[in-house]
Amino acid sequence: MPQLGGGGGSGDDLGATDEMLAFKDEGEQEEKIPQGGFPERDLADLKSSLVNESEGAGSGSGQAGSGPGQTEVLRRAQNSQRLYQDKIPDALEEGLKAQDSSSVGMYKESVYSGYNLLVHYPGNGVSAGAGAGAGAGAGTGAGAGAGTGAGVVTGAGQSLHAKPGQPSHGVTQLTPLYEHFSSHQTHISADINQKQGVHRPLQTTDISSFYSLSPGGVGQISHTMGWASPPLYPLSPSCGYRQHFSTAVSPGAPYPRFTHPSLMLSSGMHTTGIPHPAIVPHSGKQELQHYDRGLKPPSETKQEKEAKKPTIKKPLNAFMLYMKEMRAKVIAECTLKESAAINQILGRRWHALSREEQAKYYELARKERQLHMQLYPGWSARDNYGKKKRRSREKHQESNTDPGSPKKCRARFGLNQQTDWCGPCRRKKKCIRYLQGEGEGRCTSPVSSDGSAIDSPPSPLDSLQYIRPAFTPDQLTSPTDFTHRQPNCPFSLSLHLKSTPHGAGLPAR
DNA sequence: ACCCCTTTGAAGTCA
DNA sequence: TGACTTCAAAGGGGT
Repeated sequence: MPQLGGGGGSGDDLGATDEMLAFKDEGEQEEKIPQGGFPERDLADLKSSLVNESEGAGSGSGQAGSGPGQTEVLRRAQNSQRLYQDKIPDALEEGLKAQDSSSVGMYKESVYSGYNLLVHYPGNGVSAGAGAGAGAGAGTGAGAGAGTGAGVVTGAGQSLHAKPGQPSHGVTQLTPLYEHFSSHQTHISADINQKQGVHRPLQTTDISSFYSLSPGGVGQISHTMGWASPPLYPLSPSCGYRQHFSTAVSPGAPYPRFTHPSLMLSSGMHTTGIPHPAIVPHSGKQELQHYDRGLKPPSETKQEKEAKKPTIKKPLNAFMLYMKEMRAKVIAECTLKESAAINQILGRRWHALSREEQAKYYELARKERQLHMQLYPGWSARDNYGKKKRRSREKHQESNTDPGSPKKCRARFGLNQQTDWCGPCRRKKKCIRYLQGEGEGRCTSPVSSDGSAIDSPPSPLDSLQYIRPAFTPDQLTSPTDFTHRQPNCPFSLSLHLKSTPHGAGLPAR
């Protein structure tokens, strides 16, 4: 996979090391091969081909709902860029209109509703316009404020939020970074697309040149930028981009539409003063109160200040983008509510996607990472280490001392830590029997419960039992059990079963 | 209020 | 360099 920056060591495997093995049974392979037309092969090679194919020949995945291929997408993207540039003189006026309309219709249900942007849809080739800043598109280093507030409506102006009838894998929802800034860096998108996935440092027109990253430049960034206007500011208590910005500041709130950027810095803003979806303050509520009362925060220690620095979130990876888009669909079609269960379904769906479909998300993720890199040159994922509370050390200690840990289990039975799993439960994570307190409370044998060899495919019932732990194997005597319990859910786990026709329970593709 | 669960992928640390 | 860890999102559920 031609990930930017060389990618991490684990990026060459479509399955995570912790992946539940039940999801790699034969049924899945049988399902995949005829669809994608590719056998299991070197995964790194496979991933490498993902982007290449997506960027090269127009794939037009041929799947229902996948829409035009990448070539069409590129063409539309270039068209919209041209159109966008042509529109710059009219940008201000049109931007205001677009902004208004977009805030009403296009974004009100989107998780990224606060971002009025020019968006390219890799899946359906639609470019939707809105009131986005235009400076970056102008390709001038000082353009950050110049053309702001300019909205350029291109393409079909398709609604951004997913609709029931929308193509399944059309990447129809906005992505936090790419979509947020795409209008400011159309040239970047074009650059990416034209380079066949080869990352090349952006030249004189990189985004950092549009947004002065020096603190002194904050005040120079025009507050007329449409996407930086107060309704877009994440001033709600959580102050994250998960919030609908339109609800963050009430009409009667004591904030002018264009608040001084310095007031925004600690609430979801980049150091440039630009609000950004990846920036989440630690205590938005508190900061909001400060703003509310017009008070200066009490003197703080350096540590406190450090702790209150807004958190710049990691850019979303391909799967996370996919989850964001598909979660609502799964929730709507199933009666499931638990995110963990939904994520399991989404994980399976992800593996069931064709390479072309996955490529869309890999490409989006790549752009997000690149944009993130441009916006926060000094940022490192390490910055957020430890911010998800303790856990890590405790888990680490546990894994070293807990005999029920899969690591220990595998070591005890001389199993391969990467390819073997933990005995009866076949998990690479903690032994589920241990969790359930069975027997000694840990795996006692590397042999599966039905006596089959340790490296045999996991039994479907194990999967079902795991997915729906409330059901005992006795209750789940049929692979259709799950489906019966979830009559509207097309994501039947019966896919785990060899005896089940491929794709049974899945929506038509 | 906080953490866990669960998924995959990217990027970090460590030996 | 490989193995391992952490964190991205989500929200119900448990403590």
